[in-house]
Amino acid sequence: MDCGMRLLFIHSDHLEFEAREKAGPDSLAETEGVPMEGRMEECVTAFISVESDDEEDVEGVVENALTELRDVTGQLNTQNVVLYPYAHLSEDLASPDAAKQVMQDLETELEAESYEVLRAPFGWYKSFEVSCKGHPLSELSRHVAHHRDEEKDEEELDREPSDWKVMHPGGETDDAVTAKADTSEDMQAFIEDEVEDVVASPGEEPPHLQIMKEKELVGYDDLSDVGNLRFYPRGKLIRDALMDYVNDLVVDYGGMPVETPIMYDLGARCIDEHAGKFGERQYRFESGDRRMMLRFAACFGQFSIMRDMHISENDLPLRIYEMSTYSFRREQKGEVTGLKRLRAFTMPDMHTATGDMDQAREELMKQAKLALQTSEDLDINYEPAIRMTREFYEENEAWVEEVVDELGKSALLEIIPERHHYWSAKIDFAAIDGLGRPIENPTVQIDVESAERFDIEYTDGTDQHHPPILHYSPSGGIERVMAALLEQTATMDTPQLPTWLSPTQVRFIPVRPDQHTDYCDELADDLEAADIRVDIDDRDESVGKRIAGAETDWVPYYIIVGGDEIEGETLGVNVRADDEELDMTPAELKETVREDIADLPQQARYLPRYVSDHPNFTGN
RNA sequence: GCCGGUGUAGCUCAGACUGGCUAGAGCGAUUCCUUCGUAAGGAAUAGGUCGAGGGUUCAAAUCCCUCCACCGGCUCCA
Repeated sequence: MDCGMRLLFIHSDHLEFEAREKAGPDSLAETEGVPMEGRMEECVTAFISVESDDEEDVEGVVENALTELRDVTGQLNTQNVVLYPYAHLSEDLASPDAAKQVMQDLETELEAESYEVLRAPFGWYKSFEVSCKGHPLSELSRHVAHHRDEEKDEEELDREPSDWKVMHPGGETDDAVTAKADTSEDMQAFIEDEVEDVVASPGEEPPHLQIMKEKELVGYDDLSDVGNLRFYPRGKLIRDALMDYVNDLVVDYGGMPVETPIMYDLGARCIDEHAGKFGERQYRFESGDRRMMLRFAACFGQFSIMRDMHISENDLPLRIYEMSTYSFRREQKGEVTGLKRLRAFTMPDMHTATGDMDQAREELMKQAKLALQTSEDLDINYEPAIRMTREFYEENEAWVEEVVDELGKSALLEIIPERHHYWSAKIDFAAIDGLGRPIENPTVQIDVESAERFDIEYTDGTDQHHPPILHYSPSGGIERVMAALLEQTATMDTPQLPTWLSPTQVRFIPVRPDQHTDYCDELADDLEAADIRVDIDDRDESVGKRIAGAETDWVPYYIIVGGDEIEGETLGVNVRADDEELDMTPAELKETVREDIADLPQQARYLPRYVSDHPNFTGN
């Protein structure tokens, strides 16, 4: 959000004002210590509004405003300043008392620095005349946040750097940079990015951006906000298949699906406090006279369910799950890219209430292993990072070793000197994109604060307890999974998606559409009965051109069908994955495709059976 | 959010520095011809508020200002 004191500077030949009548109750208007009229020559006039959030730190905002004033007067080479309260600059005014205080403090401070100051009274309708010099710097506006810069620096300095290690299965542990050479290529890239602050392939655009456009998967929409995407049928199919996959996985594990609201009332203390931890990265809006926010994950709704439940010890671990379409994070504009970083995205989100830290650790381990299962099913390599406070690490070192053993691969350890988030330990998994940069996907964390904040309790029959709660996303955001999948294709000799995610799984190309399409239809009917997505390229184009089309559409299996096939027993099946043509009977083809899909979810086709009926969504 | 780059036909791009004929090309689309056996057959036609708004000028896609979007870097990623 765009908050904080607003300043409009006018470099003036002169400024003159006169108070006319009080702009509110008597108590509001300033009458002492300020002139009711005044004039100053050759000055900088500062029109000022103090914003409501400045009240949190009046001294801070005064200090920062002074910095701006020194800067501006320095540039304009003048020591004459008019301080002019100007409420109309504001979006959300501070209380009059706070505003008056700020104005008075500014005057005092400036005078102490031997400025000539003229201050106009607060709380009056005033007539004024200003003569702007009109040179390029004569009109300047500034926003001032209430956090003091030094304070911010101090806070950051206070945060001692993390300690980075790599732990191998078996428990061997080294400093991360030292261990780098002995790790996989992806882990090396991960360490360089996380620990050494190296930007991989600087200046390059991640390959998935082009692919998502070229393949008519996903696009931008000018009519929405930045980072809110639209999905064309092919992209929508991939997205839906991934969501089904994750839903099945989590429900099978024991997550109980729910659906909760996407907006929450900031008037509720628990919401306001929790939301406050995310600073300005929220969509906020007013609905009637309530201040609302859009959720950034499913935490609020699920915590709210848990709060209202009567949870018995026997219900634990209690796992509540939701595919949060959508979650919203108002990321800074410059941070939003493609499918990797969005303002509206879909996150599978499960919260698990556990009985105690022992059970929390046990669950964390299981859920982390389940996340690695997605790595296998989706064919995306993930590198794990275990992040925890020093305290947690020292108390649980043996357990951390056990986790790394269970995961069966080396993990990056981040040891954080002090807890400054709601979690004390978390594991996340990063895919490495085509440029060598991490995409953080699955994550599971132990939350040690929220149960108390949201008043979540379970009973052991006699006593009430606050459960440690795990936050879990088994796959990470669906869009990020798509990003990782597409990035992966960019490194392949024959770029392709897994069969179960291919919008078209089998394509028939009739040599002469007018003569051979009927037979293709028969073949297609048969495959469709086995839930395979088939289409027929019946366009009146050369065979060569339609083959090219099947290749650029990344169709895993395509078959030219002419007289030979109609008369013969077998089909010449082009298998893109192996880059070869195999003779198969229709039954063998069906079996081969079904084997690829195995028990992964399968949607029906989203585009018409005949390629001649496929509309162009983006013009490619 | 800050700094830099980019924005021209549905898509990919030329033209911009140095203002000046009717803003071009390839792909795609439409129509016609071709009836084709493993990566793009031929021809014709249509298609443009040159990102939006303002300004300078006799004249602006081209120069200036503001805004928007995309890309990169910073920051950020609970």
